[in-house]
Amino acid sequence: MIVLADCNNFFCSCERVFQPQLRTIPVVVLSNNDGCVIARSNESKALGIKMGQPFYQVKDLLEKYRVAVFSSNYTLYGDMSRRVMSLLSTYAPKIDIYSIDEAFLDFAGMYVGEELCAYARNMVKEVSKGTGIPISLGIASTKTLAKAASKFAKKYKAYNGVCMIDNDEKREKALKLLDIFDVWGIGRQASKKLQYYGVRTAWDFTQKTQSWVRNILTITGERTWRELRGESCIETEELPHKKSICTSRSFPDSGLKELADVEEAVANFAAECSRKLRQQHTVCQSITIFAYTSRFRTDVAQDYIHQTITFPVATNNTQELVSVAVQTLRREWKRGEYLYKKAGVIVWNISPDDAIQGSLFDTIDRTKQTALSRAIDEINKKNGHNTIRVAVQGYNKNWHLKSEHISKQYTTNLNHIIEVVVKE
DNA sequence: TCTGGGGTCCTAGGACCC
DNA sequence: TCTGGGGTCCTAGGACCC
Repeated sequence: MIVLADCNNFFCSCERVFQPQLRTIPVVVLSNNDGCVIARSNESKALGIKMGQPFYQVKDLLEKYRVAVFSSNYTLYGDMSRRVMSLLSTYAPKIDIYSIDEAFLDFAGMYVGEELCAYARNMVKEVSKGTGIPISLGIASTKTLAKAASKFAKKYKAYNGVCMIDNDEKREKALKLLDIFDVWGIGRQASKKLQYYGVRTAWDFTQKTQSWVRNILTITGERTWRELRGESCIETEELPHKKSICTSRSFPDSGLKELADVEEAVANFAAECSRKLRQQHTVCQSITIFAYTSRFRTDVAQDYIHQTITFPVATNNTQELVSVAVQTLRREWKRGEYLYKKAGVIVWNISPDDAIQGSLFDTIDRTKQTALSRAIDEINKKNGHNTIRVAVQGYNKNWHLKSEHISKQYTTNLNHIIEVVVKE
């Protein structure tokens, strides 16, 4: 059996751990720049606040119902995620961390039936006790069914956080209650197509023939169809390393106009990408630099910069990546009055750093560079992010994010640790 | 005025080969 | 007038996920 462990309203729950008075109050967490709502507590969901809704559209509503609003605090969420995952991993021989708040656990050959359920309910209890984060568990023979089960575990209180689909009768019942749009792997486009053919629930979908599904939704849809019928065919084997790494941000307010500001941002994105490459012991062969204006603004001129550069020798060197990124941006920069709202850097064609294909015409001493990078990483690890940086990364930060409602770094910063005052 | 960030996988179509 | 058949590789863009 496969178990999907899913943290309930994860970002909101993280905030609540350190401010328990919020447990009875609706909470939302905003995206970077305080742009959109990206996490909602159950109370906030009940108020009709939608996932991804722009903050300014619901500001009045949030004030009216005294909703607690937070800017996203990824340092906190990342650390809380590590805690939950490390606890979960003690319960199963194999864990696949699927996202910041979800993991698949393989329970093959462990318990079955009621015994498995009891074991799972204990996990829910222990994770809550150990981290303060409420989780739900979906148990079934395939990942897609486990995802479905976890939805029910969350939806109905009586399950106590654990829902198991372990026979055909339960499967039929569950799938008949599951809207096709809520199936993992079926998005907006696919469900629109399926609805057109009268498929409303996951069960309807499973009653279609394999060739029909293949024809309408291609191989990915067919895989989902097989999974829903109980045939396991989605592997989320933990990848040895990422295939692409992207660092990008939206700029606050109406955006950036000056090359110097965008340049500083892009330099920082490139530096961050190179750091992530080194962290997973890889190098990249290609880098893409992009910058564009706001697609929502019909009143201003639009521009779209998008340029890819291929390196003769794969690299993860900060100086090299930053230099290429900045030069590319300068080359593509148009002397217009464009307001750039978002920019980013993507590195791809990634391979392990211990098997780099050299070049006859290489002019860089790679051994020296690697040693330098290692030294810089060590210093920055000890003294804080970007203590040593490439000059063009700058200090102006005109591109910096808006985060007016951010909470403290309770678990990762000594100055932010909660003080407990005991009163007589 | 204000609208997130970071990924993976698949497909169609072009370029190229013999 | 009439212009093959079979293959690989790469890339951009779309769909999907959280």
